[in-house]
Amino acid sequence: MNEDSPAPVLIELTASVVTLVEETPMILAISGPDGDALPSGPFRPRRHRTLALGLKSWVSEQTGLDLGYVEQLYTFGDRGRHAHPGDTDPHIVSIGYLALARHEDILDIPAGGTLWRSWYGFFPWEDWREGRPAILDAYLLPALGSWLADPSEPEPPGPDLTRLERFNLAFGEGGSPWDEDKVLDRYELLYEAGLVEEARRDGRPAALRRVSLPPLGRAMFADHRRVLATAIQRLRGKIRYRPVVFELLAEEFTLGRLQASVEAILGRSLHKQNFRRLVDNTQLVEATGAMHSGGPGRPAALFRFRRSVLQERPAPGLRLGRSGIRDPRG
Amino acid sequence: MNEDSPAPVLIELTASVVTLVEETPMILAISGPDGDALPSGPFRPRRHRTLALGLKSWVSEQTGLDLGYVEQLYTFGDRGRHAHPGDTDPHIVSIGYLALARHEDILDIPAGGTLWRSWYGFFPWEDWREGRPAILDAYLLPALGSWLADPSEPEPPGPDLTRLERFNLAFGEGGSPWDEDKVLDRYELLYEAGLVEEARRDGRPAALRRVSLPPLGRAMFADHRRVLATAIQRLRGKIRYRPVVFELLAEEFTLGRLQASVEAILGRSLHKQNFRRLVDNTQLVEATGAMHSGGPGRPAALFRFRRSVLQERPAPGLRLGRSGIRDPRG
DNA sequence: TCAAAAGTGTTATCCTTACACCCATGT
DNA sequence: ACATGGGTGTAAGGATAACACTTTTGA
Repeated sequence: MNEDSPAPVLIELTASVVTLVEETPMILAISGPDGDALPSGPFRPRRHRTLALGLKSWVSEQTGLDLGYVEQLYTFGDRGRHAHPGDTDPHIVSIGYLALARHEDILDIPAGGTLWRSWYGFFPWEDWREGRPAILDAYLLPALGSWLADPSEPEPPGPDLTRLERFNLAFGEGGSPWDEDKVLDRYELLYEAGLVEEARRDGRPAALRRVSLPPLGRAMFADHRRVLATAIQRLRGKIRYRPVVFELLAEEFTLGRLQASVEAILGRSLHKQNFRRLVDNTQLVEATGAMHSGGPGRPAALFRFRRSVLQERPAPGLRLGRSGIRDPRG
Repeated sequence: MNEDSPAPVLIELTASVVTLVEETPMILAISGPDGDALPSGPFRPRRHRTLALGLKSWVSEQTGLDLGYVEQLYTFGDRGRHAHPGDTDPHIVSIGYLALARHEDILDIPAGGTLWRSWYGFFPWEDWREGRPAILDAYLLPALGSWLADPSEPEPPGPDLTRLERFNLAFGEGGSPWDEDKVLDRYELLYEAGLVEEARRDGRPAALRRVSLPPLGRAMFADHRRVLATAIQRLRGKIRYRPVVFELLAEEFTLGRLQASVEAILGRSLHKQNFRRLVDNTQLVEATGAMHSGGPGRPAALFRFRRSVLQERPAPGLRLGRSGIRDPRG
């Protein structure tokens, strides 16, 4: 077969199905020998009318869950990131998706090796709700520092950012603020530096390491952790200009619950009073009149999503600034 | 061949290459019998190491242009939008890309059927710089109105938006403001309604039409106009939080030129004084000290992009509001 | 009575938007 | 002189972000 012939390409559809359980963003996973996998399967053009339908059908088949909100993320085509060791032929192109599900719609927890896992188990450095994660200074930044200092690593030519610049931007070093949105950038740097298990599995040279590292987050099958990083990044960005949080909440909710949900997704704590004012200004919700009691503390008014904001504002979301945390240690 | 077998899928890579000539956003096109085409070709996994490299190689081969900035947009997989009439087998999945090029880097205009065309030739309803485009009220909205009123058209089930809601959102009707970013939404509605030539060519039932329509914008080969709509949408959105305009400008430029470029992309006029203040606040540019004279009017100070904003702010773009034009006729 | 969560009020600051106006050049 | 684009100043309104503080429940 000549290299110009239209070689067969397999398209793999992979879903990051997100739900919220209390204050934890959860991911639908299928546990296996190579670590957890996301629900996924090849696109079958004869059977699946569209890519999204193909994805839904795989998720339904593998986990019993029927998806509502589904959004395409990105198509990854680089060789060598899809290592079932051995069969790199035919070439696999992988399309990642984000799906959102309401917890109470899926109480019938899926069976057969499927389970829900906190996404922060895969990305422990992304949860800043209790302050700066310890893993950053203890392991992650020192290890990346060695990689940056390694003169044998190649620098990109031309006007592209250097490794150091990319590192500073992604991890909020060198005067840059930590930007909670840059989830994929951080994961990709860790992969390039050979610091995540997937990189070793894909046969990349392990970075020189002066300290022995614990695993940096739970590894996943094939390129699934990359897809998940993309999903988190998209969700964190999108919450600012689209009312996506409400896809994860019950019909009625308290403002406290709404805030906790947003914090869970962003991985950062928000100022309570200002959050309420923000929600007020954006007119995203309306009071139902009912109250919620039962928990500790004062009963809270219940709210629902005001669907009509969609018609009123071009970008209806929670206009949160980015965290902009500058060197919170110094 | 059974429907569960991994049927061969061809991946088509398609590029929307944008440049600015004076105040016109231009698209690199290849003229052909079925209308203009974008540079494109199949992904050859044996030859192309990544999808983006495959794309660059096709563009270079077909137009002689070597791309710099390239960004993946979306992967389209629905059947029937890629009509080379007849050969719908093998199935084609199409990945769209946005590429940006500086005009002065490409003065050697490409040869062999390739040419630059204003993107507003393909989407005349998207240029609001001289006020509301006449084609909207003259043809486009009335025709969409008939389609909406047609009871034989199917409505989506469940919580999805109705056709009328989507129409209102996309075209700024029914109390919604016109949102310049919703370029793809508008094109897709026109396609669904059978009002663009591509829809007829793909064999969709022509919408009932009480008036005979002129062509609504220049049609393109296969699904290329959809890819282009996606590219414009992405660029209009991204200009707000990433310094992408500077990929289209010369090293040094006046503030007037910068404003005209942004206006060209957004398809909307901006307030001069406030634009300058905005640019000032964002600290995106710095004065070079040099002046530009020669044209009519007072000589202008020259500026350059301040590359270091990248390190300072998480989302360095021109924080323009959306137009939010409400019912500008009433 | 106390912890826990809900909810109100105030203030300084910044950004947005709008307005009016002056400046330097080529023709 | 005047048209053309460049450039400055001022002020109202709204959003942001930081305070401190009261209210209502369950245990």
